[in-house]
Amino acid sequence: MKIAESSAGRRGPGRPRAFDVDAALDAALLVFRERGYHGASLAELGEAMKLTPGSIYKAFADKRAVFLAAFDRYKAVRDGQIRAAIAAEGSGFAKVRGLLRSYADLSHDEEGRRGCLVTGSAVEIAAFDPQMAEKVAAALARIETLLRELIREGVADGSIDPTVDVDAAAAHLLCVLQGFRVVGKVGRDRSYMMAAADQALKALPRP
Amino acid sequence: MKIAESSAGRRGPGRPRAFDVDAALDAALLVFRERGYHGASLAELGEAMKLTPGSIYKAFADKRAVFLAAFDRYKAVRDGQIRAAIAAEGSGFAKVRGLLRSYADLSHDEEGRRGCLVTGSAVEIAAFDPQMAEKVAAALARIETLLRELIREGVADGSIDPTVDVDAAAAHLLCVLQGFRVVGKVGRDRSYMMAAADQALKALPRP
DNA sequence: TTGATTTGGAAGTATTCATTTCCTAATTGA
DNA sequence: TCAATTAGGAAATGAATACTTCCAAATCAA
Repeated sequence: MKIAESSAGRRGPGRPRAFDVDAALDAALLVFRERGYHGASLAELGEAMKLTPGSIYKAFADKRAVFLAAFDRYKAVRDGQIRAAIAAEGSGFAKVRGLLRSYADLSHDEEGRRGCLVTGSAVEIAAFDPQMAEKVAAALARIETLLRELIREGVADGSIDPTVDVDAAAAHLLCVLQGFRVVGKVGRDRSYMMAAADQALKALPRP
Repeated sequence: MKIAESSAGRRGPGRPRAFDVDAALDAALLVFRERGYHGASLAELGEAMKLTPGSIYKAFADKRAVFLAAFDRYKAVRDGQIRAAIAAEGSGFAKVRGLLRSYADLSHDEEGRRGCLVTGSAVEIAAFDPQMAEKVAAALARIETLLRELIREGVADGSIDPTVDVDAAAAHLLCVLQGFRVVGKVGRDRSYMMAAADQALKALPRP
């Protein structure tokens, strides 16, 4: 029924919530990322969130609502990380490179094994939950749009050759990013992922 | 306990098995690919395999054993498909291209939405099932090794520039293939996947 | 035939899981 | 201070799930 607004203090009567919703969602996120939606039991979620099942159901309608909130939270956090990864870069090409390398850096060793909630959702639940499928599609489309923008920026600033097929290049790089998350789940080290990232960049024509 | 040898007629007393194990595994495969390991219930599996739970447990130790057998079957079938995809091609480069395009062709529309058992297993269960993790790692390593061989073949026959970093190129292309399977789960059409495949090939230096 | 063995499958079991109930505690508004 | 309201959490619940049992049917070896 209710959705637990993120961190905003709400007015009204009643005992105030004693836990931070975003912190709880961060804990739930780890469980969902590692075990998947079906693999994460409410008991495990409760243990990670330091909440009893009863309390979870006070804040969320059901397990699916916890997942959806965690998904939104994940997207918000990742958005900030992605922005930060490309903010310091100068040219369009450098921004694409920064984005690829930041994904590569997330996809190795321990953090890589934790996996990505977008990738996991695409594989595990998009097929039989239309609402989740739309959310996943939107998340992927967002990354792809960003890639297209950065490539166009590179064409404009002369760091990428104008003969580039922008749509095809963005599609390719989106697949590379998602592939990182899959391969990283099984265990690759940093140098492997970085080499793959730099190799992927070679598909972009330089002037 | 027992593992149900694939299709080979076994000797010995007792009522003979009335169903084809491989056909049953093919049916189970579809369920596992679409819904994942945890998302597939034994009831659904039984319905797809046209077997009662009791009969399934005569042939397989438990649900996990069904999954492992389905995984092996999937790998065997895919191996043949992959061989076929590159057999007709002449040069090393053409074989790499054929492999990429065959994956692209599996990853769009209806078949794309069915997903890949290797990709799904990597994301969903490799993290908490060491034996499955090893199987998935082996499956990925097999593809990566094939990619390396085809790239070296391309260098030898002059279809790929010898300056190529074979390991990095194989790593990149492995990520692209896995990315196809993720992106294809959410729904892409054939032309999208083919454009991404051809774009990925541009990372390989041509003489 | 007969006994041993195995399959097929209907019906059952034990367990796990998501979800609810119910009581206490903490807060707001009057 | 006192209703009204909401949160926290222990315990209960109902459903779903993986797995078993049991018996009839089919085969092999003698």
